[in-house]
Amino acid sequence: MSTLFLRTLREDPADAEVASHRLLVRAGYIRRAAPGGFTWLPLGWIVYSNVERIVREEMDRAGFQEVHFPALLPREPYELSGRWADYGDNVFRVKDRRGADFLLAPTHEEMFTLLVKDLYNSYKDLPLVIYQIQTKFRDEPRPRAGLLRGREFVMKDSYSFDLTDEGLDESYRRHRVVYERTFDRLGLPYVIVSAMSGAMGGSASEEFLAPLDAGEDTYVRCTNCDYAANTEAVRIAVPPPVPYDSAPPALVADTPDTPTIDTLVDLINGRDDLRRGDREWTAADTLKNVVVKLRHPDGRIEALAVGVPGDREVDLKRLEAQLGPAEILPFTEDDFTANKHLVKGYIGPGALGAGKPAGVTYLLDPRIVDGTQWVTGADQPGRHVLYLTAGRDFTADGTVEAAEVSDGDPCPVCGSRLEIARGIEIGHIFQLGRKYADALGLTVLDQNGKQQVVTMGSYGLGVSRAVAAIAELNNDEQGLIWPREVAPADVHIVATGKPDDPQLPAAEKLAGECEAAGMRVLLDDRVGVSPGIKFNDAELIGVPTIVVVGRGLVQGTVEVKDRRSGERREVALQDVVAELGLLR
RNA sequence: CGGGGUGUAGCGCAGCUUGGUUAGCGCGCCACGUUCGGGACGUGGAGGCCGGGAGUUCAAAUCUCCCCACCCCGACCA
Repeated sequence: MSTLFLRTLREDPADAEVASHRLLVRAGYIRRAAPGGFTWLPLGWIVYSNVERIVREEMDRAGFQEVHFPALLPREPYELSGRWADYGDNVFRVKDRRGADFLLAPTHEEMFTLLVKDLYNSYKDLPLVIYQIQTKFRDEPRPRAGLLRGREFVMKDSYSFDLTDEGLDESYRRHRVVYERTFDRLGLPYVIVSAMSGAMGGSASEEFLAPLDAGEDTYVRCTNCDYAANTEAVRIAVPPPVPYDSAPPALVADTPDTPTIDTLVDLINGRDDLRRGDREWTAADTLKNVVVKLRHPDGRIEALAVGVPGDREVDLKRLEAQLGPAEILPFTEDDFTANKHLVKGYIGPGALGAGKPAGVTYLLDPRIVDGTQWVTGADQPGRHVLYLTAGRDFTADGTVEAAEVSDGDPCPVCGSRLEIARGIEIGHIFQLGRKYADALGLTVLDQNGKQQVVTMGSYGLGVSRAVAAIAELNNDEQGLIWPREVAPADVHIVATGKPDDPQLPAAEKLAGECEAAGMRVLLDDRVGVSPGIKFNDAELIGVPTIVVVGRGLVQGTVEVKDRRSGERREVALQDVVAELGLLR
């Protein structure tokens, strides 16, 4: 360490909020170099390289083949796939000296597709998986949290090419297994969440999330079974239909001055003629109908009403995730004027169910099963209707899972409580299907000599982000605590004592022996630095095992400290190398 | 993109309200001496376009405007 390019900081950097950012800067692993861009210092680069190596080893072990593309790419392929426009401001665009358009690749689907098209044209060549580990560029509106969300980051992206849907399933499944193994080796806990609802009927997509509060993704997980899903993709537990033979008839009532659900509930509970016998009305008994506009990719615009229980908001992200690729636009005052049958604030199924005017689609939350009774708008200002019964008094065009998910909702698999948690996406596996192959004309000849469009999968793993996630999940008050496989060294040897004391030469000798035994050693051989500084730096840097060659040396012992548990033992000098070897 | 906050030495900060000698403190850094198991001490030093630009003024770190960057909340987005 006397010659290592390193400066640790005594205090936290002021601009770092999350633990990984704070500690990686403080311990001398990274330095900010640009908005959303970081320089790796020697210790950081070793850790990064370890993570990259593990990712590469696991990919290679699965038989996937590594290639490497430029990051600076021409416009044309992205024009063909439609993403030159789709990516919008999120992509860095540059021009060459002749004014030709280039981009700094945010991801490489197009290039991989074209590469395979360039070289392969027979079904015999498939299946194929190729990957690269490459710097990606995304012009994030707000880079934050250090390495967790940068504008320049390293991603391992692989792509599978198969002739059949079954082949794609297999390639997808293999990636899933490889990712599990990779994250296990990295010492990175993860949950696998489904990233898209089945409602689109389309491809499988799952995210690997590292569960950390600093993360930006919200997901739900079951407190009992292993169900987990992105909030956009949560399927809710659907209650069984309720018989309604003896249900009270629908009752229309004047409900003045009830601008909110709460005021409505208070009013009907306070009126003898409206109060319910068995229990009070609650917000969950009301049916809220929210109207939006849908813009389809072909430009067609459609009005859509969504009915959800009144104790929940409509989650527009969830709605959009299920109706994609259609886009959701707000329903404006002008739209209400144009649709007189929709009375703002009092929209009820009467205006939306059977016999409604054409042009408005009505979708219900799946909780609204036949036989359930609701308080909802009567399609007239100042009036609501009670006991309106699903299946008897109104129907809809279908169901949609658009209601916000709440902590404590029942699990769709086992019925236990769901809890909402935060995480950061460290991997994403995705069955692309034939979108890119179609757009870019990637076909092969099948057994019958017919052209077949290839089906693809894409699989991303954030390498630089994984470093941050590992740091985020492995630290304490003192500093970082690296999992052994990614640590910058196996053992951190600290020499204490005065410059002429025997500790330093003994520590150097021990370091040499450890290296000879195949260990990676970080030796603190700085002279004139007080022991306290060395101990604190060792804990900050976070090598899993710390060996102090100090005052015990006269008795022939050194102190071996486990960074994670804090446990320390005196070990005879001649036994140290063997003991350390066992730890690895 | 909206709201709030912050930019002064490598790091952490004071000074700005009320403009006025040479811009300060702690840590870190350099030299010498002492010290040496939990962030030691003394003496002497080096290090600043006070985020950038434009303006107001006899005079700007300080006042005004514009821009840039960073942090937080929201919106947006893999």
